[in-house]
Amino acid sequence: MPELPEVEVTKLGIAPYIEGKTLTELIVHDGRFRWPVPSNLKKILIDQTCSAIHRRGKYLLFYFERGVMVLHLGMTGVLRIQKIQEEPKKYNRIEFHFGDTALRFHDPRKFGSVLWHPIEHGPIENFPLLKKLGVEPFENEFSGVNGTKLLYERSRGRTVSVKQYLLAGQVVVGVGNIYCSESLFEAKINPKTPAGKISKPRYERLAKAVQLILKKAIQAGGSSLKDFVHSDGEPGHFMVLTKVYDRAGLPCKECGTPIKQITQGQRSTYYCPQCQK
DNA sequence: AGCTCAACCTGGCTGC
DNA sequence: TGCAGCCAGGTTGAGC
Repeated sequence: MPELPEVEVTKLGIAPYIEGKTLTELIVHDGRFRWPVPSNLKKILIDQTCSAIHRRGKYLLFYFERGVMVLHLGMTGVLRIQKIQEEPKKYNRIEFHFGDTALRFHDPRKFGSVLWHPIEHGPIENFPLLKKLGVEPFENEFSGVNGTKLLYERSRGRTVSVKQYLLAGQVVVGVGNIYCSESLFEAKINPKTPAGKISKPRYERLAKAVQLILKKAIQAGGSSLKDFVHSDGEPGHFMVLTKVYDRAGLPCKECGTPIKQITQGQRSTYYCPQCQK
């Protein structure tokens, strides 16, 4: 579920409830995530005030006085704002109380993570997991000609498919498996094409497509924001209407050709063999 | 350095 | 109805 748009929408949804608030209690129901939740996290965070929540790629960064809590939603993670009186549900792995407001991290598959970066370790950019990330799709480094240049130059000599190249997030972050297929369809590029063989004009189309697809998804998520953060049932689906993703065998919405599904780098890719050359 | 692949974990769906 | 097998939004780390 969480690609960049979902993480961004989550950030926008929870920030008003958390920013400027002081953590009063932290309960770890099950801290066996991708990496174990630091055993002393409660001790570290209690009585600290969260000044801001930022997003870097698919990571959420909670800024506290003495450091930054780094949270990743993994495949199935969802954050919800609830009253502390509400009963925590199954798979609520960890909850942060800010007065009578609870921020609950729900994550069935435990691929998420919650880590701590103490201020003594320097700027958050030094955090190992963030260090190798590509640029933000909406920041200056990727806008205008910059995005095209980056995608083109960094791909020279690369033999991996453009699908895997984009998905890896080493050039631009935030494009997950769904929006990767969607962006390549938007740019009319065949996902199997080796990244190093794609011309500059085509990378220009791709850079624009990535921004468009992600922006649209954020807008779609934004509309269901309220439901999302207040829900204590299943999270609202942001899934925007996809043109190709999860549409194997169905007619392409532009030309009617059946959409193909293939596997690349252990992940499914969907594309239109007619529209994407 | 870049490529491929196993691994982390749980639930839901498909097909026998 | 039951159960085995496969698939799922992400990412690291090992081995070549």
